[in-house]
Amino acid sequence: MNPDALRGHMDALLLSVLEREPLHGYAIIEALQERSGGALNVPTGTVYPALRRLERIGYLSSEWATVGGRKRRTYRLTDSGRKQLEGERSAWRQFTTVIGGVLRADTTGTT
Amino acid sequence: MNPDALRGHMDALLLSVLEREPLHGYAIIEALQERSGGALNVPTGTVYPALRRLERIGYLSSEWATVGGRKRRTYRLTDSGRKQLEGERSAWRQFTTVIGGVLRADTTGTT
DNA sequence: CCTTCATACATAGGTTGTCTACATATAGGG
DNA sequence: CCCTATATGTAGACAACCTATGTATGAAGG
Repeated sequence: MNPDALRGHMDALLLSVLEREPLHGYAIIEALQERSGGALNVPTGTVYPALRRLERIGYLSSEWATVGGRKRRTYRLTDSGRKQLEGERSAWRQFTTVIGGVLRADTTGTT
Repeated sequence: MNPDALRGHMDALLLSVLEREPLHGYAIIEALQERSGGALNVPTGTVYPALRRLERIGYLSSEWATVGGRKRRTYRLTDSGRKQLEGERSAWRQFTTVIGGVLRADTTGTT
């Protein structure tokens, strides 16, 4: 998966995996792998800064927890983030429609 | 349309509009607008450098023409570019499948 | 004539998100 | 003791897209 292709869609992915339940960064990376059938291997250097950014914007909130001697920062969707996720989904649909339409370009039979 | 979303898909768009016939930069911009129903307004500062990049890579070739006193640089797909377009299309399908799958995440009824 | 708009190309510099590489730390198995 | 899995994080590189600006021609209108 070309890294550049992810540009601008990372937020939607992160918000989406957090929709059902709060998760910590490492678990988010695993969730993305699983849900994508292994296609999405997002490095920590991408995920952690992105999560912080989303929290700063107000789409996520976080709190520390210690599980089995290891510290985790667990992120959860805020109301604002849940609303944003809706927006991301509709933006995604529009995006795929527009780009897909240009790429298909079946305009063979113009006349 | 969020600019970042286009990242990594610009090449596919450009190659795609050049599939049927050679076009010059200005006409390419107009073609993208038309084919996207006005959704895609790609600035010249994006298109011209991108076309040069694609030519440098070998996906496009260009030649100058003068039409009505105005100079045009007309780009056409090379064989390599045509092959690349196929690759871009299949990459696009894979991309939408993967991201779309994660975004949907209808995994409401587990178990 | 002169202004304005559409056509047509081009680049310098800024922005920003993703990646690579590295650093740190604990738990558990061999 | 070492290695792996778990877990978080940052610094700096990179690349693509955008903004802003510059040039030049032709046609239309006043």
